[in-house]
Amino acid sequence: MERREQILTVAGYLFSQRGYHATSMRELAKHLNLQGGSLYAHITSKEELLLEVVRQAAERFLGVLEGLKGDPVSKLKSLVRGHLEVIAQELPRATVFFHEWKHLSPPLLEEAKALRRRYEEGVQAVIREGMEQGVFRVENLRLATLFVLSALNWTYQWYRPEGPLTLEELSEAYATLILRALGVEANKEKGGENG
Amino acid sequence: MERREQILTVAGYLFSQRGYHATSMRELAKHLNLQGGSLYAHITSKEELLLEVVRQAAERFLGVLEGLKGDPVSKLKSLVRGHLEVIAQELPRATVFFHEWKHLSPPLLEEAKALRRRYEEGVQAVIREGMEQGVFRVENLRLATLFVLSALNWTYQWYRPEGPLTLEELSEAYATLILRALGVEANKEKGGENG
DNA sequence: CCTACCGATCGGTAGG
DNA sequence: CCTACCGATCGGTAGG
Repeated sequence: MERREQILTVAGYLFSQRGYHATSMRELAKHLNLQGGSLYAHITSKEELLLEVVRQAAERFLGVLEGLKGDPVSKLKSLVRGHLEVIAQELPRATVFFHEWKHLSPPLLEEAKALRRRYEEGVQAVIREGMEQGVFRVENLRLATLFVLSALNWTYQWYRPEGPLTLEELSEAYATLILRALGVEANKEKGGENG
Repeated sequence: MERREQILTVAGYLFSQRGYHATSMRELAKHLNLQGGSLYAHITSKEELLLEVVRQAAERFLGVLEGLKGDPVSKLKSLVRGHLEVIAQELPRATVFFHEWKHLSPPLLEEAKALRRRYEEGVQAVIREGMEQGVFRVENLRLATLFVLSALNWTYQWYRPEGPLTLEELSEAYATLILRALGVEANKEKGGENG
């Protein structure tokens, strides 16, 4: 069981780096000091590995949704922070979650899609609540959601926790940008001087 | 020369749909009613095909930067519109430009990276100009640029020109959201009633 | 542009 | 977890 976890971690890493199809099972085995065929004592197929990595990432992202509390502004701030935290802590899995899931074939593909949809709906629920309470000033809920998801989802492409930007700085700045886009003035909360 | 163009179009389509490594040359050939080996009368390698598709997409995106005129707000609106227009008109190539370029190996990879960097710098230049003129109220130029690029770059994942949203509607709404994020009030220009 | 082929590598299995 | 192997398929080439 522990060995399987190792395999999943390395698989997530390789899939995120080279892509699912460009990663061979022998390559994966080599990273684990195994022979190619030996992997199949622990797993049943390459595709199962991919789905499992997607599941692990989804669990983290969906966990973010569960931790949201308070008013819509607080929820959105926590959402931004949580999303970026998952990316910082689980970059390979997050990358697979956003990119490589497409290479699953129909039966498994549906599960991956459903997991992604659940996350997107969670984000949409936060924005809807803000709209209904008149806190967010947006005309089109679906479009606003896609905008926020776009801003968040692309971050795994460029954010590196070891880079110049700390997680705190990035979360703060990103939340401000997103809240402004949603029509919330920055200094309604704790203040902040800009302009 | 015309045949080569056909090959590039179909290759872009297949690479965007299944991914570079999951697309075989025989599959590509079949879509063109050719035998696998016959492709090599027109091209030299699979990787060259990928780079060429990336180049074609880059040409379109860089073309958007050249058409920008007027004040920073106008430039940003044109940029958003242009970016989304390329996606609407060239979805397969745009997808390859954003996704599949990573599978190029070092010598060609550098060219792809340079093309992407040029586009990102063009976007950054617009935001810098707006900052310097005091039109955009943002604290961190690089971060604001990454935010805008994130919002734009992810759109190819979900926007479909045949969907419920016209290009005009999407461009308008997206420009408003982005400008607000950058601290520009929506009704400084032609007006617009929300809230 | 086709036929026929190359060596290499693929995911996965049998049997231990 | 290893050795040895399976059939299938890969990108690419020779020769016409």
